[in-house]
Amino acid sequence: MTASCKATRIILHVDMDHFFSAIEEREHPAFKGQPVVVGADPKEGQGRGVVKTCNYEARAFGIRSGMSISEAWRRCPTAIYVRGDYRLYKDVSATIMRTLMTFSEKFQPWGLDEAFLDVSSEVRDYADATDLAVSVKHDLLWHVNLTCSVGVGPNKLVAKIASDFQKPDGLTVVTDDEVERFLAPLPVRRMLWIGAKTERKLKELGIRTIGDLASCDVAALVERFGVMGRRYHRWAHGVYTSAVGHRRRMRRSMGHERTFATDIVDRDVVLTRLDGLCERIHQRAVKRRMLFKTVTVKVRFGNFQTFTHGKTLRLFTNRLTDLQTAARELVQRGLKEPRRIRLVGVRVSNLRSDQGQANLDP
DNA sequence: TCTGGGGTCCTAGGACCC
DNA sequence: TCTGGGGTCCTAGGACCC
Repeated sequence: MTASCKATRIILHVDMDHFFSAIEEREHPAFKGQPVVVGADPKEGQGRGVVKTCNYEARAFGIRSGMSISEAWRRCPTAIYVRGDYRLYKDVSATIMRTLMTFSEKFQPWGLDEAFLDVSSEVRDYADATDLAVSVKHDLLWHVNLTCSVGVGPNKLVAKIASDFQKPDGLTVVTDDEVERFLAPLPVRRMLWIGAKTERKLKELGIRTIGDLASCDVAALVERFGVMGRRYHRWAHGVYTSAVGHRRRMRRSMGHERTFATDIVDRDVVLTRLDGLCERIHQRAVKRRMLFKTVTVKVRFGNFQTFTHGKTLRLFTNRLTDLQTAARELVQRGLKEPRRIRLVGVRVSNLRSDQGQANLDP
């Protein structure tokens, strides 16, 4: 037991297994063993939405989350398709988070079904941390009757990648000494913040694995990716300093968007939908006692071309008419000539708590 | 086979002020 | 009258997360 040993952190990342479909299986025992897909209505292969989650039986048919629901239907028309009960999912999530909080004060939710725990103060070493991870899995099974996969590592990045390493119902521990060896063979896509686009750009540079990224010249990465290049390089070596924190950061924006069941040409239909989206945002703003100053609309055309237009108002406001007037004005810019419209959305940002001083700010 | 909806952060150019 | 540079805000778009 040395001083340097005490200085290192030990982080857990907990990731519920195929969360939505697992809850559906739990609620409907008859679903067990059958492919279950949570997402949009497949409409016999004509549906427009996507798969949100599916269980492992559905994955055996090649179905993945994010896939279009009609593609999923084509791969497995006999699967059980459900729209999902998000109120229930949120309730289950709350129970999960309450359970996890009992293991450490340093706790950070990451979406509905994932969380980080900094257990450095709760355990002496990785062996202890492994025992604790087993207790976490046990407690979650007891409280919500669902399985999860846990990653244990010296920081959030490594813990997150580790939790993804063995699924479902997995437990992967990566100690400080093992970090670089663990990361090196993994494809860059496994890295947090490296998505499909960045993966493609890295491939053009001959970089496929995290090990390739780690051994790459930093200057070359900076030239290609700017400040992010330096970060990618550090992360590839397993260096990630972001702390586990549940600092309740002020919300930055609030919005709604809707894809039409079929593409729309009639602008009145679009404007009516826009008004409805504004009403929902307005209700949320009033309920949360928030004022906003910037309004942004989004329009996606039938060919998926998308534009956004925004404007910052003169005053902070939470009045519905201000929102609807601004949104209508902004959206008209994109509707000069008739085109097929797939989606319309509104978002407010530049938020401030109202604290009894509405419409005062210059 | 087309591609949801809720968000956050970053970049880059232009306007404007000192 | 011309010129530079730093800082901040606004806008549009892109990439990423679950």
